[in-house]
Amino acid sequence: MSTTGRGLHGRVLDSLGPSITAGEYPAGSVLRTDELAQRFEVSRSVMREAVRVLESMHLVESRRRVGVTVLPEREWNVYDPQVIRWRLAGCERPRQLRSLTVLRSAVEPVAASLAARHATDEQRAELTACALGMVANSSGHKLDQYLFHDVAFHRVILTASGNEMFARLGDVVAEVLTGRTHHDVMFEDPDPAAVTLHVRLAEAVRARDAVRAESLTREITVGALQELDILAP
Amino acid sequence: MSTTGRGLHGRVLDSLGPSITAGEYPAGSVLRTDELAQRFEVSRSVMREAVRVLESMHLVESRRRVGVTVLPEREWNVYDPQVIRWRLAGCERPRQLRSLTVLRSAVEPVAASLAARHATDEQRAELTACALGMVANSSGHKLDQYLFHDVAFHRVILTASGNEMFARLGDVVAEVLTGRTHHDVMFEDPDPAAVTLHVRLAEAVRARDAVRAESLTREITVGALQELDILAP
DNA sequence: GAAACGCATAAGGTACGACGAATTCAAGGG
DNA sequence: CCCTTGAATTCGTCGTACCTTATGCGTTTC
Repeated sequence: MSTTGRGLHGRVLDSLGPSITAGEYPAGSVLRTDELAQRFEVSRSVMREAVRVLESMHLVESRRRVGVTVLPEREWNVYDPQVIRWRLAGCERPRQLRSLTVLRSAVEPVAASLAARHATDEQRAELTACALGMVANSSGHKLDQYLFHDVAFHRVILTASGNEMFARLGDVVAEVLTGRTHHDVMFEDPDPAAVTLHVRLAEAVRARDAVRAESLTREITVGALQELDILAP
Repeated sequence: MSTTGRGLHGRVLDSLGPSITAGEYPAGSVLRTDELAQRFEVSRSVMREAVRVLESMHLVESRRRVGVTVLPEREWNVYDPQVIRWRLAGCERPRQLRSLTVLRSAVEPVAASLAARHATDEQRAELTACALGMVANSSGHKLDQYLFHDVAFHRVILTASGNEMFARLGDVVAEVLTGRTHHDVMFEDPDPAAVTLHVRLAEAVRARDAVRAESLTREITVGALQELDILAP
């Protein structure tokens, strides 16, 4: 599941990255490459490559005569899937989950609207197939199967929107949905109302009804927000 | 402006990154580290660091006995500001601008709604200040001044939403607005209707009217979509 | 005494060379 | 025809040496 094992520098990242995103090193903390190399028992070359990656994520900044400085949270590339995974794995998980769910609630309705207009016939068919899969696994402790189809459903919507930026959020949505099922409050069986909404959404996309697709998706995301107690007073 | 000059590996990236995002090397193309190092006249160490960064952006994949393989566009981290900048600088610019504008149209209304509820008093004040700045420079060939306030305006909205994911899109919006003004079709003076909308939006946020803020922002983003001939039939 | 200058030093930046490891591909044998 | 085996190739890792530069402090100067 994780990106681990892609070489020594990957191992270092899997250890150092989460430490930083977890706030273990406050913004402004200074690390030295040699010290880190020693700590992780790798050569300086490997450590430098790891630092370069962290730098490209704007988690740290490397400066001469100073060292590797941890950047403030506001600078981080919070859209980097790796960063998202690291934050979801740490104590920042609840906040990250909220941020991502709000993002979903903004993006998915528009994506659904676009999907209703631009989806291919195959995509429309796949969408209904996913909805059926959700229905079939909506009762009887088949959460994993349900989750699988749920993730696939939202992935199809985002991809079918025809917008590359939306499509790339498929992994994010997958993480959110997976996280919700496995770690957080998830009742024994999914909410029947949510299942129905997905079925109706698949129908709307099939019927090329953009406004209905958008509206239904909005209902779905509102449900997701409510689960996390993110309300609109 | 660019991230250039931060070492040799940065120079290499500034040259190689845009080449890849421009599609100069089709997906599946294989590059060899040594060859690249020779071409850019840098040591293998530097080249490896550059490749690591490209790898973290999912632009390429490095495998033993094979080389550095260019990944298909669908794998790229299109939310990486660096990647966005590279693509905006290349021939993919129009498509990138459309994708980003659609993203804006999805995110900003929700962000404005949240900003109306969660903004601090300082942020509300700054917002009206930006709107006034836009009005003051809305006529008489003062496009740069107008742009400055426009960017600041949208940045405040995104930041005031309280959502870190939204806040990080400030740079993206800045790029889009700047690009629109400098390179693309931009009439001598900004559309007066758009200016009015910004003023009313600032008022709505000031009045904590979330639904009106969302609605007004939707009008603004619809305008942005229309400018790029992205219609909703 | 304060400000400007300049040097020593500590950290990252770059280069090169050697070896190890893994994967692809082809040759050989069953 | 398939499986095994080995050789070639490319990245992966390491270590060392040297360069570059920014910081911090001591010195000089007004």
